Amino acid sequence: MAGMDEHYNPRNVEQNARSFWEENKTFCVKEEPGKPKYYCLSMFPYPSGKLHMGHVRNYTIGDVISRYQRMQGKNVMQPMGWDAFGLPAENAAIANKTAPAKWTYANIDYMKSQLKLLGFGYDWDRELATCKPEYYRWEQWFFARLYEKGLVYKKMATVNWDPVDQTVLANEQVVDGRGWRSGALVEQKKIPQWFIRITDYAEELLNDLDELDGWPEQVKTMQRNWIGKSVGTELTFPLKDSDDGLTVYTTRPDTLMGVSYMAVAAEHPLAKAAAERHQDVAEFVSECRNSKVAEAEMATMEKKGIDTGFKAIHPLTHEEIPVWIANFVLTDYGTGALMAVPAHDERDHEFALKYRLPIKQVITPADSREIDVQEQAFTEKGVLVSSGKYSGLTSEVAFDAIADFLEEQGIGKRTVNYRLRDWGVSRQRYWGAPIPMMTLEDGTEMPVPDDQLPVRLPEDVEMDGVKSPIKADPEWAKTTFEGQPATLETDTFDTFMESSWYYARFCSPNYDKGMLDPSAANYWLPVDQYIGGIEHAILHLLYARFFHKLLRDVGLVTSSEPFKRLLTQGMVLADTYYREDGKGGKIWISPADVIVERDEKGHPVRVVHKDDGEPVISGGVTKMSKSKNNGIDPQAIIDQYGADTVRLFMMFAAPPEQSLEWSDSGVEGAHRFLKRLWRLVSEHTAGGPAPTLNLAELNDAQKNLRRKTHETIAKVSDDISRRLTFNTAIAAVMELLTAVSRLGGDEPQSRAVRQEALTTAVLVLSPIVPHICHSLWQALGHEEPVVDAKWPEADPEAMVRSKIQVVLQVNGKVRAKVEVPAEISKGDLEKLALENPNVLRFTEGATVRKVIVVPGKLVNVVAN
RNA sequence: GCCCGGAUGGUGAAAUUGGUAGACACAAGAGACUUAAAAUCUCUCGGCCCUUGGGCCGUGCCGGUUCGAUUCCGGCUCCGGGCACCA
Repeated sequence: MAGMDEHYNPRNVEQNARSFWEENKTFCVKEEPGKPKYYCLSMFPYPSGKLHMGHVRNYTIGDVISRYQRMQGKNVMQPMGWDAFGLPAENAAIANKTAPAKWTYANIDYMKSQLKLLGFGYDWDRELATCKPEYYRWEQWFFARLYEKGLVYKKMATVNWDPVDQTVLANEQVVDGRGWRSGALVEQKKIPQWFIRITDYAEELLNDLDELDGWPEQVKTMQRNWIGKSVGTELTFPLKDSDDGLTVYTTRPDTLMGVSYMAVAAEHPLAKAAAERHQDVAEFVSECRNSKVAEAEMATMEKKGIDTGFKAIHPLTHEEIPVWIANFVLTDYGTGALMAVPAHDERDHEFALKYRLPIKQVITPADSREIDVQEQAFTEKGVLVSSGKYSGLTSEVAFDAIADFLEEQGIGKRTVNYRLRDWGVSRQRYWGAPIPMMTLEDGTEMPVPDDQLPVRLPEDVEMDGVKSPIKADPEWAKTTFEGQPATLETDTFDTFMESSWYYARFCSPNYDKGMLDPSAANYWLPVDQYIGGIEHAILHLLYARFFHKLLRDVGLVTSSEPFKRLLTQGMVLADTYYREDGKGGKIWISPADVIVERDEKGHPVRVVHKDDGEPVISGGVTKMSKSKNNGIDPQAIIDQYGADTVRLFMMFAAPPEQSLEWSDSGVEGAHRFLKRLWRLVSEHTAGGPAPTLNLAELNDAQKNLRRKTHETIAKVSDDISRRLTFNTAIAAVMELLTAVSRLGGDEPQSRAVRQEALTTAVLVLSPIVPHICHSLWQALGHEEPVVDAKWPEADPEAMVRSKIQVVLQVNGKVRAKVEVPAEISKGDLEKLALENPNVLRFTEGATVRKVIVVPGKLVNVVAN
């Protein structure tokens, strides 16, 4: 190369690398049977306007993994697209007097340019946006298949209703119980909506978690809890003076003898029957209906109830048991009714105390603890008492004995319940994929036939913020079926629908003969590494797992799980600063606008505003957000330091799963490191091509650098591939560079080992800071681009040490450190330790009881 | 309330299988270069005590196991996240 610039100029360097990748279509891939594939996917962004630091972190992690795998010789696919439907576009459209589509496409253009500036190795030929009909038409097609399979149904479900605007509100449009535009008190209203039977897959979704070894335990636990499987018994209590019975679900049939009342939900048929008979019951029932507001309120709500007057008959004792209506009983869990055992359930206990219902102990602790169930419910399992022939059995044994008895009597059966609800996919919004259903004149509902898909969403619309344009325009819904008029559904899909299968569409993004090209899908899937925020641990990841199983059952894919390995990256945090506005409020000040003053020990003493020098208050470190005004715009940092500096800082400041604190001086530190790397290579290459390495000629200092080089390869390889701790990988390269600058001299072999060290540093850093490495690699005399270079392998020979350091301890405390030959025997090592003067100092006058020798590490002399 | 994480110097962190606590960086201090500044380079940097060298203490708190514990076990405190009347 014809001499490199003396100074690191990120702007030129990055422009140069970007053009090279673009011109050579470096990251465009196709299926290559026989070559190992690697599908690396980062969660695609919502095109909100511009990238934030969370995106930058997410995509840098993905890019580092992708580029590393590419250097391992894999056929790496790393796609990118846009989760383009959603409410913010509607809000922005109203605010800016534009159309959601126009706003969305403009954002996509800008954010795409930002992603390109950051140098991510995406196959842009695979780019997709979920708001395009070429995408959502297949979602509509798929919905029709699910409908045919009986996995789709319609039922009444509650929505937030703004009585002034006469519109449905999304949860985020409800502010303090009022509509965001009208300010009217929001009502709950029931309207018909479409559901997908995810509960049919609850068991498989739960069981398959066990096979996801590459997923964080935390995420799997969250999904298990969300699915919420419980095993119990459904049993029917006969009702006095009636042929009907009251069916309840319990997970504790062992407490059957402790039942002292029954409780039903306000919407239970029995509650309705009682309401017809008694005025006060009717009032209570309607009160319950109205009080069903915000969920947060539900949690703290006082337990209330009323006696229906009905009596149930206990199946074992035949005693009469009162039936109550209680506001804590959920209509749609179990049977909407429960048997209350106040001695052994906390809610039942609280309710029993309030209404003076009997509390009857039937379980006693297996150990000798003293308990008083009148004071507090005992909810653990134990041994049965006061339970007739079941007394003395453990809860576990009694569970089966009682369940068997109920089954024999024909009044009960073992039942599994899930907390998971079916997935309501209807949204009464405009900016989403139209639900492909239609109603014929005779009232028949059916999916829109495949040859009439896609059901297109008009893009050129005006938003008034009240009514969805496709609901406002009576013409839009008009269609025909076999010559007859028909009406289209005007609700749109939940946007989780689009994000549930985009990973699969990336395998054949432009395929127009089907939802997926099976050969491409089955080549690339499952995704080898998925990277995204923990906030998607439950919904998105559960829906995507569900969709993958649906895709499998429709015959489009052969695997059962979409994501082999999952990495959930931590949040990006920053300092917050504020001033009080004198009215009890806070004015948040951007961290970019303050100066931190420190004392001579480096402790921060005072923070002042850049403009007026007056003090501001430190508000702690929190997630970057608009409300705290502590967001740092990635663009500003890229402009100032270049993309490589941002990428390096992001990867160095913390391991990926941990939260990362933004630090301006940390960014400068990262930039300094790159400048140092540039200078070292520049100084080295100024001396012309390096001579060939001749191992036989190396002196100790040269051998040491060479050892450091190979130790670094081993460490970095393990850190990037197995541990995903990029911070320690970078630290190891920093050490290597320090070693390079310590080895002075222009002797041929010094230059040769330095060449090897710098070559290694550039190679292993190239996934993290690809632009600068692209230039440095050429400067070091290589023809092929570093992006296509092979990942280096550590030479075990180079790592052999002739001398090692061993720690000498007395009673576990370090007393000396000695250099010994690497091949020293255990016996010699022990002898050496016992003769060491400082060891002798501490063993003098004591008897040596034991000597523990850990070869290559330490000797511990136990003496007293 | 339940479930899951976490707590290590002034700061971000490291210590991978129970074996040298604090790698690497940031901040700070001292020095070199410079007319000066910036940049760069070198050194110091957990606390305390005697000062060639070494000693004592130290990984949120209390206890345990072990020759040896940041790491394992029991109990507690605080912080973060998730779920929340699920029978």
